[in-house]
Formats: sequence, C-alpha cells, structure tokens
Amino acid sequence: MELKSGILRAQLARQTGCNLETIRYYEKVGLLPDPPRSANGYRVYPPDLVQRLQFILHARELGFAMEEIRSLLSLTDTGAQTCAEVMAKTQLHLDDVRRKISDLQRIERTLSTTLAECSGENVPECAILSVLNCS
Amino acid sequence: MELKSGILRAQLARQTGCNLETIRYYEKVGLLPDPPRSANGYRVYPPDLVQRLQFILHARELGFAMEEIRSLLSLTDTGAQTCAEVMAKTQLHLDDVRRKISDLQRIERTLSTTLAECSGENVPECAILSVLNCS
DNA sequence: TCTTGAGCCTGTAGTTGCTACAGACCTTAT
DNA sequence: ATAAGGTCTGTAGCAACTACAGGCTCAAGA
Repeated sequence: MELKSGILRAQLARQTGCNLETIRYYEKVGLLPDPPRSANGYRVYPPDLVQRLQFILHARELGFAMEEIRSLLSLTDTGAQTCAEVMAKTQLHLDDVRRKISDLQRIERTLSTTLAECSGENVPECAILSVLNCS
Repeated sequence: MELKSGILRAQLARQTGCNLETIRYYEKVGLLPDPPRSANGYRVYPPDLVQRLQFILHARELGFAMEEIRSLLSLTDTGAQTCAEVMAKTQLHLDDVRRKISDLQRIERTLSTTLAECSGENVPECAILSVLNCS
C-alpha cells in the first residue's frame, strides 16, 4: 500500500500510546480532524497529527476535560493564541482540581478518623456503620 | 388514598433530600427493595426505608461506589455483620481515595509550577503549551 | 492460485451514577 | 367538568472512552 508521507491509525496509536478506538472517538467529537482516506477507505494521517494527538493526551493526563481541551486547541489552531488566554483557562482548571482535592481530603479525614474508632473485632457494633446510619 | 403506615416516593425523596428519580434508579439496581404498591400502583414505602436510603446517601457522600455500598448493605442485611468486615471494605475504599488524592496532587503540582513559569502576557509563547506539546 | 491471518472499516453497546424527559394514568380541588 | 398536580413506565442523555460484531481489503506463505 502506497502512503505518501502518511501513517495509518494503528501507527498513530503506537506512536502516541493512544488506544486505537480512542482515536476514532476523538475524530467523532471533533478533537481530531477527519483525515484523508486512501483508495480503500483507510485513514491516512499526516505526520503532524502525532503532535496534535499528543497534545490532547497530555492535556488529558493533566485532567483537562474534553471541552477544555477543545477550547485550548481552538486557541492554538488560530495560531494567534496568547499566554494570557491559556493561563486563564488553565487557572480555571487548576481551581477545579484543587476543589476536587479538598473534597477528597474531607472524605479521607472522615474515613480515617472513623476507622480509628473501630474496634476491628468480630462484633456487630461499628463506628463506620454508625456514621452511615446517622440521621 | 389510604396508606397504612407507608409513604410515597415524593415523601421519601423529601425526607432524605434524595432526587425523586434516583430512588427509582436505586430500586432498579437493587440497592432499595421493590416496595409494595397501593391499589393504583403507587410505591408505598415502609418508614424504615428512610433509614436505608440515608445509609446509601451517606455512603455516596463518602465516595463509596455503588458496588461497595451494595456489599456493605448485604453485610448489614444479614444482621450478622462484624466491625472487622466493615473495616476491611472501608480500608480498601480509603486506599482508593488516597490514590485519587495523590493523582490529583501530582496534577496540581504540575499545573501550578507551570503556571508560575508563564508570563501571562499577550504573547504566543507559553509554558503550558510547551508542556502540552512536549514529546 | 488459494488461503490464512492481520489490519482496517462501520455501527453499536457497555461502563458509572445518575437525571430528565414523554406520554399515560390517577387523584383532588374548584 | 376540568384543571392542576402527583404517579407510573420506558427511554435517552451526560463524560470519556472501550470493546465488540460483522464485513472488507491486503500481504505473505504453501
């Protein structure tokens, strides 16, 4: 099969560590463009898509939601993005991450202090059950 | 409508703060039992279901997954639960919570240190974009 | 040449934990 | 008589994927 300077989906997946099906999903939701097709209908990606997909995957690792990633990409797609804009979006995401951390920390404190009150023995009375049953 | 010592779904929702539809959902997935019905087909809950639903809601607030709640309930439903069993399940959940916290903290550190490197000005160069674009 | 196996295509279903309808019934009050 | 509100059922939608099933196509080996 002749591929003038393009790669197939599995190669894109391998080069980025992305799941094969996820690539198709990102295409469906518009994070990746509809790629050109070869004569037999196979997707043929230009090599710079490796970079774009890696951008998406890195953003995902940092917990950005799809909608946030979409909006970051729409900035860079114009080529006229500014650090100020990117910072603003990132700051909002960071606020969200911090909220999640403190929610989880509150849960962590409740669980660990309650666990510390448990006898851990083969008895029906249990501090955790008391907390869950409290009205 | 005659309800011998039972309450309707909306009342159960009001008394627990639970969403109306969520009650039906918990019934469908087996956390709440199929309640008896009045002549017209309305659900009529015995009053102790308030307690059970509150147990579920408290567990959800503490981040327990449905499957974990199901397993806690199946312990208490026998009436022969032990503190040791409940502790073991709770400890597993706590481990999970702590994993999530440290994942989020890693993200938080990356985001905040990268943000600190940003100029925040109206220029295209941006530390965040560099991180997202790195290969 | 035939066949086998791998790779690609599409569409769709499943995941978790809900939430929100649509359309039909029933009850209560005016 | 009718209007407003409650209840019922089933189903669709959310995020963010992941994993099939069923059908082509392609390259390599016997």
